[in-house]
Amino acid sequence: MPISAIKKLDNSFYHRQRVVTVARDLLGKVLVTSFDGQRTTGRIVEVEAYNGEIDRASHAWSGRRTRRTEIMYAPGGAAYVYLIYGIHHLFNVVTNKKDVPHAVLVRALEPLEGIPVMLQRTGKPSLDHTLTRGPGNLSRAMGLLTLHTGSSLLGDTIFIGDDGYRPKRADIVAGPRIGVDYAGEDAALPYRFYLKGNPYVSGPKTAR
DNA sequence: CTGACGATTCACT
DNA sequence: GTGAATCGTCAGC
Repeated sequence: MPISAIKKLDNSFYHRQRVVTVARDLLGKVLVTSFDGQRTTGRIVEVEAYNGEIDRASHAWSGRRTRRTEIMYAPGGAAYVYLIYGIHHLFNVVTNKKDVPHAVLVRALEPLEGIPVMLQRTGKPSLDHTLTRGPGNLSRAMGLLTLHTGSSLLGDTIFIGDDGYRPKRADIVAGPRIGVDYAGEDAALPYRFYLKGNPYVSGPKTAR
C-alpha cells in the first residue's frame, strides 16, 4: 500500500519545550531515509524521551557536555546517532532550543516502504516483526549510522513526516524506559511511549 | 595512554 | 534467563 502524501515536520514541532510531549507526538509519524537513491520509510511505534540535564538516564545529565553529546545542545530538529556496545547504532531526535539538551530515542518502527532494501541491509531473509523492532535493529534497517549525527531532519536525506495517521488515544501506552536501571529514581519515570498491541514494539512481553 | 563500560541483540539453555 | 560480542567514548592518571 503506497503512503499518502507525507508532510515533513518542521521546527515548530521539534523546538517545543516539553520533550515528553514531543516524544508522544512522534508516535504514528513516519521516519524516512533516502541513501544512494534507496528510500526506506517506517511508522514510529515506540519512543523514549530523555529530559536533558535533570534526567539521570540522559547522556546530558547534570549538564554533561562532550564531543559525543554536543549535538544534543543544538537546536531541535537534528539527528543524534551513537554507538552502543560497540555494535549498535541508536537513532535519536534532538528537540527543544539551543543549549537545552533534550532528545527522543526512536525504539521501533513498522516498515512501510523499501522493505527489500531493509532486508538487504539487515541480512534477514524475509519480513517479520524483528526487522525494525528495537533501536539497534531499526537503525540497521534504515541505514542510520553514527556518521549521520548532526544531520538536519528538515532536509531530504533523513526526515520525519506526518501522513495523516492518528493513533487512538487509548492505544498510546506510557511506561518506564528500557535499560536505564542505573538512573536511580529517574528509571521509573513514564517516559516511554508505544502503540498498544503493535507487533514491532520492543522489550519483554511484560513491557508491551 | 589505559581501563571500564554502555539508551542492545542474539544464540543458547 | 543468561552471557558474549565488540569498540567508541570518557574519566583519570
